Amino acid sequence: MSVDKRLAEARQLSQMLLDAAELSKNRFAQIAEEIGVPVHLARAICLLETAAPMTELASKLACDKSYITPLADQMEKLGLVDRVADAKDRRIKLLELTAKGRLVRERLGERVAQLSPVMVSLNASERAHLEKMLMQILNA
Amino acid sequence: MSVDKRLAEARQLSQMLLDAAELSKNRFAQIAEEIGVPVHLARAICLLETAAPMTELASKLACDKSYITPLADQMEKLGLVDRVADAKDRRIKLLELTAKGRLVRERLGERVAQLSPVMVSLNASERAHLEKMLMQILNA
DNA sequence: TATTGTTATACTCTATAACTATA
DNA sequence: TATAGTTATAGAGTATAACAATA
Repeated sequence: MSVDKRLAEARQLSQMLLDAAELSKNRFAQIAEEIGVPVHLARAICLLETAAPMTELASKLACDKSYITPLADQMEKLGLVDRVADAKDRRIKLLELTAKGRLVRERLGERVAQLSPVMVSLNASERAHLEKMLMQILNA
Repeated sequence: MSVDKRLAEARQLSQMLLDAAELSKNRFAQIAEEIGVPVHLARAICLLETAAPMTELASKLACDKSYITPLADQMEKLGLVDRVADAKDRRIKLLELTAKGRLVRERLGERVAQLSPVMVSLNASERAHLEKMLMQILNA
């Protein structure tokens, strides 16, 4: 295949990948708004299935720990999480969802399962295919 | 399928989509750096196959026109584009790649064709599959 | 000495609004 | 009156560096 054709295909496919990812993000933002939670808090809440140190959350969100402090402040203010002292290491504060936080997390989960573009647009076997190919891309 | 399972699958697949898109972006950034062009300029240069009004570039980059002015300034300073007066409408400035700009664009193209994750990881039929599924997602 | 979380600050990216020159 | 591009300014999102408490 010519360089030009390969380039055109690489461009198009990469752009579609970017667009699909953005669609997915936008859908999540819509869901968060529908539920009434700022989207950056919603992402964090999804990751707090079990209580976790703030540093661990920073690592999962791929951000600096200094970003977690105000984020935790906001979640606390909204009554979504508590800062809980760790039993063994007194430096550590665990972020633990409150009852309200768990409820929000559950609702987010339900709506994501219903509305996520990959779930809406693809059947089970197509999803399996997609997963396989994304895996190949990510492991290259 | 249970809500929990659907949620887990939606999460995983969406995350993989996001990760693959990010990998693609990072690869492009690497290529731009290798060639010695700031990545935001590289994106613009790729879109300037033919000379285009600044507003048109803004539309393609999905940004405000006020963002294009400093971007064009930088490209001009590096000798990659010229601001050319439009023959018919004197309000319009066309951004046109210089010889140097065209060379940079060509090099970017070659490297993208070689290194883009979708090209590296998938063969032609897999890419066709991926394209079909991304299309379904984007048209939902 | 290294690590957790906090604070103050600064930086990057991008948009908004007001402006000018044309149309 | 509307549009192309420019300018000044402001905001969102995030990081860096220094710090206190604890390990």
